[in-house]
Amino acid sequence: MTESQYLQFSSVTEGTYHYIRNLILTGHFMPGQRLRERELTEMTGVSRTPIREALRMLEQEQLLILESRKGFRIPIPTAKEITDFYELRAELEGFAAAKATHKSDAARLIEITEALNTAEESLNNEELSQVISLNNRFHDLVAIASDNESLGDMLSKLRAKVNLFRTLSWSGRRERPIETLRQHHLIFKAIKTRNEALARSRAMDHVMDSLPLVLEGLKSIHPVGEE
Amino acid sequence: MTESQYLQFSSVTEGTYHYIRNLILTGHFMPGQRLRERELTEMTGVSRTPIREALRMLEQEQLLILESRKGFRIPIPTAKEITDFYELRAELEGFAAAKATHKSDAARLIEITEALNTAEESLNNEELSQVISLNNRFHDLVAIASDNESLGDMLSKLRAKVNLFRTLSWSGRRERPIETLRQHHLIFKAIKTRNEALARSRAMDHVMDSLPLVLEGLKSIHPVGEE
DNA sequence: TAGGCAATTGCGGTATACAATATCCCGAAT
DNA sequence: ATTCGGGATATTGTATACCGCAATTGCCTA
Repeated sequence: MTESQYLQFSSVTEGTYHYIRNLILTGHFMPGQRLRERELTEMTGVSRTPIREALRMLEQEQLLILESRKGFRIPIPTAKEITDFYELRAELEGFAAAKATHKSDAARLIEITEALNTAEESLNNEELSQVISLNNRFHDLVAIASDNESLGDMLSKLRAKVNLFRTLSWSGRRERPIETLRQHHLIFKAIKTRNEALARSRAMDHVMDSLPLVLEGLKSIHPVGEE
Repeated sequence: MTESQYLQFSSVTEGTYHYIRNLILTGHFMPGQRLRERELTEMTGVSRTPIREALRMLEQEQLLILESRKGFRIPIPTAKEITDFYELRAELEGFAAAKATHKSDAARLIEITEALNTAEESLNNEELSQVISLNNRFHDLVAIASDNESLGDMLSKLRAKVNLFRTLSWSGRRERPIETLRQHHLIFKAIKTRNEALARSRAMDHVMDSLPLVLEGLKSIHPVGEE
């Protein structure tokens, strides 16, 4: 990582936090793997102080766990944890969709429409990474449309962890973008027609739909030992 | 704070985190107030490094905000933020009650019954602080009964922030413990009779009930300047 | 040869020293 | 008298050095 990539952040700690966080979320580390402070200082070129502050932040976010006198490591999720997590996220995504049903104005609806249309185009052009990022953007926009910032923050963190599970278990495997996009359209239609109950249940089902695949992928995980 | 109080934690950083967190949650600091690292080192007797790590953790928990090169301070909540917060918490407490309807076994139900009975006794003996702590325990037990650890964690953090708002706005003012306890009984009855919809709606209403009082109290806040 | 004990080494935990930036106060000029 | 500017000071941000626990390895003994 070059110096220039840090400049967008107001401090070395912030930059280090995002740098390590990104490594975790992209599956660069394996479940159970230790993150040695020494290695991180060598990778980043910064001293241990900002590294440790960043690690503490990530621990609070539950993207890392700290075992006393043993340091930080990537958590190893169990099937139950993942299931609970998805149920929780489903509830909150459902809540966001329900609130968006009442709170979203015309401008916001247009914005979501455009995101969906662009995703459709990208799908036709087979630009898969584009599609995936626009699919994430759909959820973001719904959360924003729900007009509850705490909810938005919470969902973005939950999605980050969910993404971690996916990355860990699927490795390089792709989402089923066509089906996902179709479901997004259905959720949006319910929001647009101000059908709260339908928006909520479709959003919830949408989340729970991907759970079986993730649980299936979980079996293929081989946690690194490093006890 | 004496040395002995740190011993229950595995590191100075952990102890400092809980110490400062407790000060925040008990309303020891005013909204907008700066937490100078120097003062904290003098209060705790520990060096700046664990102080800063603890502050970073609290920032991640949104119990503090960090302005670049200006340090940490207690956030000043707006009425909208508080409202959004309560709505979010209501949704999650409702979810927890709904899940507890299915997941709670006999032992757990007995535990909750005992907590409610003890609270009742304390109320008759006019031990108010006891009642309040047992009221909090009720919510904890329901969250545990919901059998979703992520949900429990999230709710305990939300309740902490809500408590902060209450402390900030009411100062010393007491909860209406009688009415609270009555509502707890009603929620529990719905859980015990496995009436999911009723448990959910009663839990949600219970949370939203206290919002007007908090918003009223918010007007009396005088944020400290310290710009 | 196997098991246990001790010494060494590596790592995390803490404190301190140094650098950079913001804030505050006082004086001067308009 | 008020405002603007510059310097002093306080505070945050970062790096480094030190301390202590714990795990591992090797040696000694049974």
